[in-house]
Amino acid sequence: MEETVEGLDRFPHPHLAVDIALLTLHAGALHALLLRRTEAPFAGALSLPGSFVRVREAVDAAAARVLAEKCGLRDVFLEQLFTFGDVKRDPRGRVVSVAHYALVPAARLQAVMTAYDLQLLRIVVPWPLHQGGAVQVVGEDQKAVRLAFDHADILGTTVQRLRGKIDYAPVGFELLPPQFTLLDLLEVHQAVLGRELNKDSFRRRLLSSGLLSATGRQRSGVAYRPAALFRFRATGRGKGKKA
Amino acid sequence: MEETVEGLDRFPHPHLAVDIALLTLHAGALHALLLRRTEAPFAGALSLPGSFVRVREAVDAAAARVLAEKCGLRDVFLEQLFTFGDVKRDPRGRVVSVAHYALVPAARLQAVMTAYDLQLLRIVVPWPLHQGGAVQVVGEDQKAVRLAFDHADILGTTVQRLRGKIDYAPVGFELLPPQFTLLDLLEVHQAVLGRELNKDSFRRRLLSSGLLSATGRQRSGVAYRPAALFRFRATGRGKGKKA
DNA sequence: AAAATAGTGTCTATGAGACACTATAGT
DNA sequence: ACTATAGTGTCTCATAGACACTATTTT
Repeated sequence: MEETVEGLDRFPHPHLAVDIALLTLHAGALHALLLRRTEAPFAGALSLPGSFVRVREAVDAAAARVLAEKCGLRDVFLEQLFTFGDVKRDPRGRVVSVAHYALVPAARLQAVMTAYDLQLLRIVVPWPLHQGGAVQVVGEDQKAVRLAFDHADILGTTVQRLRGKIDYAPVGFELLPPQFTLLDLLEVHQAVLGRELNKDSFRRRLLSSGLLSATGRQRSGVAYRPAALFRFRATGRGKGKKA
Repeated sequence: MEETVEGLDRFPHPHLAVDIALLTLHAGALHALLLRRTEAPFAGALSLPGSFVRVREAVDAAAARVLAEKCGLRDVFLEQLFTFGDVKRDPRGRVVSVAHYALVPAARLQAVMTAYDLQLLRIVVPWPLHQGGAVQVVGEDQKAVRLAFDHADILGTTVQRLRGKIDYAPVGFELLPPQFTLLDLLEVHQAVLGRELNKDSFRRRLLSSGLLSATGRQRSGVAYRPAALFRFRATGRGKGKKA
């Protein structure tokens, strides 16, 4: 880095953006939050919410700003994912994107979906457990929808990251409301991992993990024995910062 | 991303750099490859090799170029680590850095150390197993050395990533010569994890992992029973690409 | 009482740690 | 023969899967 920034400012350098892969759990399946593009390129296609990074703005602050401005969401789980830096990923020119991923319980999205003109589409993961690659995104008619830019890759990397992380980091809770049953949490893990899990050992593992605290309350309104409601036990760590 | 890149080019936007945290194993301990800075800021301090990303150059290509140009190293394990995007991380102005990490066996460095004026300093990890944070870098006198920019954080994130990855991904081999004994590999794992490992279960785990292939040869010149030499079994995956 | 899921107790298989014991090079 | 490490066999302990059995709510 011999060059001074001052000297470089007059020469072209890559643009820097953030894109947000926001996932939620809906009807037992992972869904992604998408926006309909109105301008070229990819006009009319669906894309992840994103923005350029401002000169006096930290990269993670830019990611939080996108969620607030374009989706009306604050204080959600948000973490850096991967930086996508291919030369031709944006047909407009050289744009490097620092992708982030966010996790939100579906209930929190209800309020902002129409106000911010957001779309929620189901994710189909066409590769085995820890492999990686692009995902498919399907509409209500179950037909695959094409996303703008490399956003299907970004969503794929998000799922891959989640799959690698959910077994040892408390991220499953971010997709659930504050109180949930063990079966709710099991279904989150199954949706993320894309496979069935053993109920018994899941119960034992979570109960002995120290991550749950019993609320003493029960799920009501079910026509069978109600399950106990748990809460995620705050461990005093910050939120949305580096793992 | 309503704005067009063409329209934005006339306005200031962040600069984009890559920095490389290259680790190796020397005398049973992790060491980092560092350069002595000759210009402000941090003139005289040690820093990671880095460079700005060119407009027609992919980010991972920039990282490979830095290793080739500044260290004379090609075809080494190189992976994206994390993007450091704080506003004030570079006193010259706004520079976001896509940090990468590289792993190289110490033998490969011998040839380039003096030709490229490189320094190899030992890393001290002051935090427990999976926590994270900055590391210390100590010189021959065992005194801590101050690094330029946020490079101590980048090295810390590298160790954290390695610790999280070495148990399930074949990265330990990247720090060893092509042929090695099980004890060599054990020492790599111990240096990365910063704790002693059980020899017996390590042996069983690695032998049954399918990652090793026996060479039939033995380590020679030792005053006791010689250990069998193994080779890393290529699994057909690419190298240095995304996990 | 019937239905359906919640939750408990126990058996088994697997893998890690511990440790005793045998093997093999150099001196 | 002695020494130091390589490598094997076996016992124990912790954890996941499997499954039988009991508990609790609504209809």
